Amino acid sequence: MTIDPYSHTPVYVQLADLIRERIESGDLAAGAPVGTELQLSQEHGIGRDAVRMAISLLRSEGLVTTTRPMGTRVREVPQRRQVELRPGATVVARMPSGKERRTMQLDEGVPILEVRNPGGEVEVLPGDEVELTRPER
Amino acid sequence: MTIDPYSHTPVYVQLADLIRERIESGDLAAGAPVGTELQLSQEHGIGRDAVRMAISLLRSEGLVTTTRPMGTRVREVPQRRQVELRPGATVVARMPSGKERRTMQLDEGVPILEVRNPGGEVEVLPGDEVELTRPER
DNA sequence: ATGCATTTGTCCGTATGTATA
DNA sequence: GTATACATACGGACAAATGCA
Repeated sequence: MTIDPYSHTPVYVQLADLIRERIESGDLAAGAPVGTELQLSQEHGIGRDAVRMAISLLRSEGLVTTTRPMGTRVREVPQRRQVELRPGATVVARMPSGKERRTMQLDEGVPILEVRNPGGEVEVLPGDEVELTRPER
Repeated sequence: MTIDPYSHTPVYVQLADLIRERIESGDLAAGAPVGTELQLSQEHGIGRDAVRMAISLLRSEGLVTTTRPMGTRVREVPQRRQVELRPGATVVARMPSGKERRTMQLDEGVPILEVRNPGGEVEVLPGDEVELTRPER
């Protein structure tokens, strides 16, 4: 698979698709480096901006994290703990605001679960750490 | 409020914060343009890179959408419909893959709710359109 | 139906700062 | 301490997509 600069899909989306596929297929395991910006730029014959936007997109999907100076690696997804949904509760999923992300120390690309319990109490849960359950009975 | 290039918080984060506040306060209503890259660049005396990064950040939070050549507008959030969680079901929230996002026609920054019903059937729901409920009884 | 104007997409160059192996 | 690699930020240039006259 190679990147087609003449395609109607943006180059950075194509690169993100390539890397995402390698991650989801297991070719790139958790913790594995996806390559430096320079490497990716040269390997695929595309510009710096495109590489950075591709990486940024994957970060926003929660697939990779970038640290200095180790570069970008496949993100290790934490174990999910089970959270039981109480009767009468409602849940919405959304992305955190910038402030929320910083105060909750969430990686980019991690959604939030907002659980509204009867009585009005609201729980805000990191979406990558929990699995909601409605028990059998 | 104005942008301080000497602050320790990056210029693009400051701009994103400014725009986010205008959206959340209702100053910028759904569908309203947030301004072109050039406008924002000139108004705040910052580079186009910083503007693009700010917009990109807001996109990843699901607050705005960008199309060419209409620019970036405040995203219209759909009405949420209620979805009842069946007994024995479990739910996880995650970001969609690029392919999922495109086939489900989701905007950037919209999480997915993956409902696993007893029996193994899996439902994939757009996170901005549903509110999960566990009924009182 | 053709073309123009607008706006983002993409490329490139440069520079400084910062975290960490 | 040094080298590495990204983060931030500025600048310029051309390409491509789309709404509209």
